[in-house]
Amino acid sequence: MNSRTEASSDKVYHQVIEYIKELARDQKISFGDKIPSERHLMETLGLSRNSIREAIRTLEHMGLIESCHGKGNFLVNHMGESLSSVFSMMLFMKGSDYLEVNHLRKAMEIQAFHLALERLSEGEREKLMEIMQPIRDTDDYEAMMQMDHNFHKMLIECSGNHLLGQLMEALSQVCQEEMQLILENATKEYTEWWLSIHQTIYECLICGRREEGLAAIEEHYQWIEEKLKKIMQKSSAVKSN
Amino acid sequence: MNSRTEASSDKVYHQVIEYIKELARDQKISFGDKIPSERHLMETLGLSRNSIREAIRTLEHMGLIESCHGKGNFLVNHMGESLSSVFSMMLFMKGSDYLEVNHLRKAMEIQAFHLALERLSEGEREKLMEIMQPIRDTDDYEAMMQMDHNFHKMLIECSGNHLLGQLMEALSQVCQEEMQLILENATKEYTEWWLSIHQTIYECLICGRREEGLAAIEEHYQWIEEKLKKIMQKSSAVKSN
DNA sequence: GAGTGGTCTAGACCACGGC
DNA sequence: CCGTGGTCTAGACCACTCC
Repeated sequence: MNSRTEASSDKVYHQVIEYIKELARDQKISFGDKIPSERHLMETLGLSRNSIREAIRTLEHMGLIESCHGKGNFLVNHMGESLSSVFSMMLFMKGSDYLEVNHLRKAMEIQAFHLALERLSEGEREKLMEIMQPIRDTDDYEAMMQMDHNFHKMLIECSGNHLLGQLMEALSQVCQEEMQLILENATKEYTEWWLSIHQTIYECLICGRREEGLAAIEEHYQWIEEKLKKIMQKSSAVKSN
Repeated sequence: MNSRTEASSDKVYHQVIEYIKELARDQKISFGDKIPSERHLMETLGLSRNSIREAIRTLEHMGLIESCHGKGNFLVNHMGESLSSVFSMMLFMKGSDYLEVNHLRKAMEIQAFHLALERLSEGEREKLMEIMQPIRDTDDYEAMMQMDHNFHKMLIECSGNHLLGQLMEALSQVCQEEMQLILENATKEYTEWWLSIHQTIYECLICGRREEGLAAIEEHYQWIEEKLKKIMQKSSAVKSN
């Protein structure tokens, strides 16, 4: 009854993880489905509820499971959110900063632009156009942030690379507050410039003007970098007071 | 005694997480230090050992804590490994593939190259040189992989961007097996070409030849991409048999 | 041997969701 | 009302580390 004696590899809850992964691999359950209840897994695997729950906590943080109180545990695909929790922890522990995030985002967006140029479909063209329309009529910063987010997300989607998509989504979440700081203090002048940059990127993508598009992306992130530096100066000045 | 009544935000183990983060933020403990034992945390926070352990499991998978049997739980900085577990899960669940990983790695390495060009220090120059020396005398693929890994890691380090470093490390771990498949089947001819590419990247970095270096990186990843495609064809052929 | 993590026991009560 | 997750109780034994 006690499976400690036949422990496969260190911690017992790995058994649970393997079991769930097995179920998933063999298509016995797929995304959105409920996995067996905790009390059920106890019996099936001959483990205590504690161990089951520790395993589920682990899987939850890998983005594979979502616990719903009163309903059950469900197989999901939230790995993006899982990434963002790690990133925000890195930032919290000063293992990185927003400038570094910005560099990474630029790198990914450039790559996405290259990929998108090579495989942009008609449907994506139209979707991009839809997204660009409201951008032009935007003036309050909240709407601006939303539009900006949609635009960049769509650009990444056009690359067809899901990994880039998930990563970028995670990074966006992590630096949402910083972006807000930047945009809410932007003057009207900046706002217009900001919009025009997006317009340029959009047109270049549609028309296949590679170099010009890359330059616009570069300029976009360069601008953010400068703003970030100002914010960081301010906050360090506050600290030293 | 029972703190369920004053639950701050959903799950109780968030209290533990906040508590540990607080300790870390206030410099009461720093990386490498032992955190209070589980039985101790029980009393301090008025929670059961189950909840404490679930919290620790979560923090462990965020890369902030490492559990050592018989010694204690320690504050560490393993967020890179935490990332890699999420990526490998993504690959396992077919949320991505090695081609996508390769694209991401290329994007990051290009960015790292740009950054490195602008801030390469004398110490880093020397370290790069040290790494390059054994590369030239390498012929068995295991050593080759090791050298390759060191070289790319060093390149990223030269960018000064820790985020890139951690991410790249995580991705390297994830696709180690694939790289092995690629390299162990490489012919002598390829091996020499492979080495020369690294040599080129190295020289361009040292001498500030930006365009040429980027082209070499591009070629490097292009080569990997082709090899990956071949491998994927093979494995899908095996499946259909 | 003392301290600590890993795991189990055999229950219990609460809160939530669905029928 | 029942099933389920969230949490607690009040212990227990094992394996490991360090002294």
